[in-house]
Amino acid sequence: MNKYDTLNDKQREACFYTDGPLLLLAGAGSGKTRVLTHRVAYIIENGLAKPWEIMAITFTNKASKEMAERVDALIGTGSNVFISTFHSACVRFLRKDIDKLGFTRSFIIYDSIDSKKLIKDIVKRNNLDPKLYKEASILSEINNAKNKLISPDEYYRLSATNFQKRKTAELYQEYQKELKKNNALDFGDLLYYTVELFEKHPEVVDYYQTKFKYIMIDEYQDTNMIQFRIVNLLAKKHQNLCVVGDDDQSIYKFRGADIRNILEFEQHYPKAKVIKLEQNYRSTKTILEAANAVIKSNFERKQKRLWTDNAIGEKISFYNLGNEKQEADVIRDIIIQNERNDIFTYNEQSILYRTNAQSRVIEEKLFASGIPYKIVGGLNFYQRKEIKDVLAYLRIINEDRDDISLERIINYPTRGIGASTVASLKEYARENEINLFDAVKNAKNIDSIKERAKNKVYEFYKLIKDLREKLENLTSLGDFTEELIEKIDLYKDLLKDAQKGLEKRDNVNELLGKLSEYSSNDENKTLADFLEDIALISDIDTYDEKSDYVTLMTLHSAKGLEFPCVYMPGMEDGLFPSYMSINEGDEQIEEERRLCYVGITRAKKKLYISAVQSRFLNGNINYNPVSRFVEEIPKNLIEVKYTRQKAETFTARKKAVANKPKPYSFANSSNTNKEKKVIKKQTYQVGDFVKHRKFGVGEVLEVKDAGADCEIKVNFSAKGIKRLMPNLIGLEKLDI
DNA sequence: AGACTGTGATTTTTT
DNA sequence: ATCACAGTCT
Repeated sequence: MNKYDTLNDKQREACFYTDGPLLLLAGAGSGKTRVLTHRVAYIIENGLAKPWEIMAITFTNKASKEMAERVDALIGTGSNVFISTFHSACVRFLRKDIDKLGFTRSFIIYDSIDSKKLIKDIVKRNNLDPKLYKEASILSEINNAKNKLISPDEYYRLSATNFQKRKTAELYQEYQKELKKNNALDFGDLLYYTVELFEKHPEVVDYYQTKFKYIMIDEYQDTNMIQFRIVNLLAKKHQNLCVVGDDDQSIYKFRGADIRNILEFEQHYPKAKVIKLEQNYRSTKTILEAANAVIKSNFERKQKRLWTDNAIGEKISFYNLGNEKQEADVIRDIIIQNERNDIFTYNEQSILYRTNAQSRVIEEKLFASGIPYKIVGGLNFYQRKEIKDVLAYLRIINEDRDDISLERIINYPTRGIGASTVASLKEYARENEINLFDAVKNAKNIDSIKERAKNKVYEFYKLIKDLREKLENLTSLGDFTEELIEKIDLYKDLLKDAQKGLEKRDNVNELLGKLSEYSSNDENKTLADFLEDIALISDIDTYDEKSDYVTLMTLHSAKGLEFPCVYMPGMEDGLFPSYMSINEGDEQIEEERRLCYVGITRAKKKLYISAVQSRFLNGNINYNPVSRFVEEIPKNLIEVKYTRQKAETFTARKKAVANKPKPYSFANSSNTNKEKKVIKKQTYQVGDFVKHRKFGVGEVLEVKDAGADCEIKVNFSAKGIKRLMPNLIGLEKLDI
């Protein structure tokens, strides 16, 4: 028995087909990662290629890491297979040869926040109306252009007819010029310049074409045009290109993903072998059937039908509730029930929603009940202001051409370098075509800056210089940054914010921890390495399935993951599918439907879906019908657990909401209810002491009697003031 | 410089 | 509802 025997026939066929292009249509949960890793192992073991002659592209850094681990596990040692995301791969190509394009190999990477700042600056500088030229839309326009390999000059040529387009073209030109001056690349540039490098320098692309005998691309349905181009260039010589994907899971069109890449693969590679993996190993029959039923309504797709040998499993539970708070209550209660009754641990349960905004209410409820949870997404850790500020210092210390970072910190925390001084510095830099840091260095020569300010600028310059020297003598990045933070007295500034100050400080501390860990893991890693590593990190990369918490994330982030138990709240037309897509026609709706398909197929054993009658969103109340996607699931697969009173008229509904929908209650459902009742007898008074399993001991400050769910406010000595629902969390009352 | 206030924009998903 | 930003006041 060898490792390949554990694969099914189709999987094995894909694994052993190593001669020429291969399109692997792998449905959700069909074991595509298994196939990919085994295929790599097979190629190596049979001497078809050395590990470093194989390139595998995954969608996230996390997937890369996982794949590398699994390959290593299969063939023994550290295998040196080139596994990375598109963006990281491009960074590696460019670090080696970007000097051929006029950049320095130590280029830095701008994230979208940096990019937007730069664009905003350029718009302002050109006296354009910021309302007409919003940085976000300009950036997305530029990114779209880059994804289509349209250069600034070409964009300019194409823009002749339209004044605003022409201005945008000029902004694009200036933006690229500015990036170059900063020795910086944005996300789009990483791909764009890679193509440019490959096309202008045949010897470079030839090197990689020869080197990579086998290329595998995961999540191929979400590649865009420029990625397609890179893949083609790399695979040209050996043609051993294996792409894996599922057209039904293409959900990144808004980012330029082109579903035609997978639908038309056979046209691009006429000799391509096509293998379909249709056996699902992940979900119950019920869940899979529901997913199939939903996706069936899409027209533009490859014909296939997933099946499974797994058990029928439980029905999908559907809750139709009054409002989003009740929805969050229900989800919280089920999570607790599942955990207490040893059905699912916390980390086996995940809440997947359409929009990040939905996480808020649910988070509040989970928090109040002391359920451990983690939210993936929203804003990335490294994009938080306080983190970006510290990073800006590190970036300037690392590379002083980084104007955007310099502007971030030149007067933060405030040090008497006011707006007019900064303006003078910037103007001087522009006139002399130098970087802002050089202007800082030469501040004494700038007449428009007052003497007092000049001194301040000099002090700042010296601060950076001192820190840079210090860095050379210090081994640990963590220690260094700690000293940096002390020197600029950052915490003092953070703690000025009464509400979020502590949280911000904690975040900065977390960053310090990451830095220490980073340099202690590998002493040779430099600050530059760290900055590069974090530049391409996404939130999902830090998701850790080992710790025991409930995970909350968007459906997009959930791609590639699986959970025994999945909750999909907010199944309402207008939210999911979003009203944006409803108005924009079938193509958009089909994309939303695929997203729904992705969500359903994340679940292994149990799926809970819910919709609400009225949802408070973006400042007003929305009344939406139950999502069409729910209607597409055959009724026999769904168990309606709770439903509102029969359908009301619109005005009646409005009235009902005005009178506040009564809180939900499951009169006869669960055994937690019994438990609840027992606990409910416990009453609390101001001044009582209580013990919480996570927060420790605290004093009750306030008791709010909200009917069945009494809510108390507790001051925990260790964790500060929290609001809790004592009936749900098994709070222990202490006799003191 | 920093705190405070009002206004207007945002509101789908993100490597 | 929430946030960012500009303008105003101390």
